[in-house]
Amino acid sequence: MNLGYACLNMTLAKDKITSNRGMIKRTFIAKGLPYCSELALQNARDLFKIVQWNTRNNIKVFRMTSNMFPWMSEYELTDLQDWPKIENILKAIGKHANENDVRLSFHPGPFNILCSPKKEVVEKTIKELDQHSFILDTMGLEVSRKHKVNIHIGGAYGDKETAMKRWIQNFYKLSDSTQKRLTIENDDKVSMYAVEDLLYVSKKTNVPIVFDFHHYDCHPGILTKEQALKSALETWPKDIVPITHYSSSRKIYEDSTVKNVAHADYLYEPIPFTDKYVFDVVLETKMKELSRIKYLKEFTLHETT
DNA sequence: CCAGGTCAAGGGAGT
DNA sequence: ACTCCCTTGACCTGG
Repeated sequence: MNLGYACLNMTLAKDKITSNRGMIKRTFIAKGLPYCSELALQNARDLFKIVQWNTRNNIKVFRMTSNMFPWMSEYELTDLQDWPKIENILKAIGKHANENDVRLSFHPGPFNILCSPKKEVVEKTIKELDQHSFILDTMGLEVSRKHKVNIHIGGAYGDKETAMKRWIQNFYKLSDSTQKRLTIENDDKVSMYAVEDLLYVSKKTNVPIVFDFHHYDCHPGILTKEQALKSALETWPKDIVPITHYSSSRKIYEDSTVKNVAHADYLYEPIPFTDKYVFDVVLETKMKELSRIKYLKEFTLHETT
């Protein structure tokens, strides 16, 4: 099992090394593409530093932030004036990832709703998802779930089956690369999608399921944890190690006043089933790579390379 | 420099 | 009807 983390490196962020530079709408309107380009260039340079830091620390799985290109649903990346420079950096990051067997992925935000009954929402979602896979393609990363773009179904509207049918229809409108990279994740709300729901979509489209342990605890559905994990893992292609998400409940371990779904700063239980099944893990803890270090100290873990 | 308010989008839950 | 939460904390303003 390879243990990774998401988006932000707390250690490097102290030295202002981050790929999360963004802007609010007002600034986007005022400053437009030139400023997007400037931020994206800095973000790309810093992403390279983060990925290199990860390699030095033997971290092979990393979720990149969608903030890397601010407002990217509003323009083409190739229209940025610094695109040639940015493209070179992305290619260098991809080369580094390939040479070091690093898995880079994305998790676009909750506004990406492929099953929305609203045409504009679906169109915007398609554009944004395709932008994500375009970045991965530019990096030269294998077009497969080795480097995934992960989303939730996005809405239930009180009728999951109809919503899932819409999702499946719209799935085929995505770019070829996005179709080959997309994965779906189980939800943390009882009205939303548990693993057994996602299996329906997965069977129709071959889209694999990312099993989120914390979301399962919030919304288990009808399957036991092992059944849910196992059936999610089985949706992945045989030649790709499945990815899962893991975090501890903030409510149980750190602050009883918050909601169930809140993520804790650190991890408080060993990740289960790692001896029985093969999968990688993206940690979704607030303290990012620091929680990984703490976890490895507290829970003995045999990492595969 | 820092604290506090604010911030893109959709949908669901809580009040 | 309104507010908060979630991908992700970061941006922006005023002191």
